[in-house]
Amino acid sequence: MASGHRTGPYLCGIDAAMDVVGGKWKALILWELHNHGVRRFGELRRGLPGVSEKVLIQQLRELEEDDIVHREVYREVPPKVEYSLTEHGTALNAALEPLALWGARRSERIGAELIPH
Amino acid sequence: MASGHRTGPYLCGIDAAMDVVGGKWKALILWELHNHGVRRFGELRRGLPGVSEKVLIQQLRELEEDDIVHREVYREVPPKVEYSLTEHGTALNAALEPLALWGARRSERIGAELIPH
DNA sequence: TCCCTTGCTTACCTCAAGGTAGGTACCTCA
DNA sequence: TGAGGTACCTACCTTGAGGTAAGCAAGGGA
Repeated sequence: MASGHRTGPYLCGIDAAMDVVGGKWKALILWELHNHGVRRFGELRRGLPGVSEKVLIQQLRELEEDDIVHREVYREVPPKVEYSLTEHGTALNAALEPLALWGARRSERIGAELIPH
Repeated sequence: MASGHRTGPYLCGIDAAMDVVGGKWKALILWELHNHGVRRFGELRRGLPGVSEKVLIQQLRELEEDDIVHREVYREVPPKVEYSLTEHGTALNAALEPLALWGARRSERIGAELIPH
């Protein structure tokens, strides 16, 4: 338990997908890893303005549990940890791309600010 | 204000899309409307086991504000209100389909229960 | 000797999304 | 007369996701 997941059956595929990618920063983490391939913890933190360390770690752990991201620890001092997408993570990201496109077009349509990456 | 939206710029397209479809039941509402074309309020309620009337109305209003669903009121007694997808709602739903597929495959992979529709 | 670095952990707190429970108007049917 | 159905509204409360701030290990550099 305490794995941050819903209880009970899913109502449909979107329901199940949202259970994985629904955290406030998770989709952005995927995006960041997709764009850079491999990222250290601190790099991710700096790449996601506004996220706190606690929450970032929390969501990374949950994504790791769900086999979406891979965590590679280098036993050095100071410590070095690298995060990357797994096979499933890559597939998830691909599945998110049409949604990202729709979102980008929408923010353009309504004139919302959209920070370029 | 009080329109249930984030403040500040979006970090990317997914961020913007999640702001629209991120409510607990919103994606399921879209799914339901996509599958049935047009649904009355009570039909939606019965189709989304567990949702409360208050929250369902809330999310429908927000989706209406965002031009995702259309609300048609028939001035009869007893009242009759029909909800359907707008053009943008249809596009959003199409953008969600790869994600739905991924979610369905994932719940199959991990052996999660998935209620058939 | 002290501070700096990185990648965490822990305790505590806030706030808003969501849930619960009641009420409303209006008409129909029994 | 009154129960039932529809599509809401309103006040209140709970819960948990997320935010804040502090501490820690272990070595390197000044």
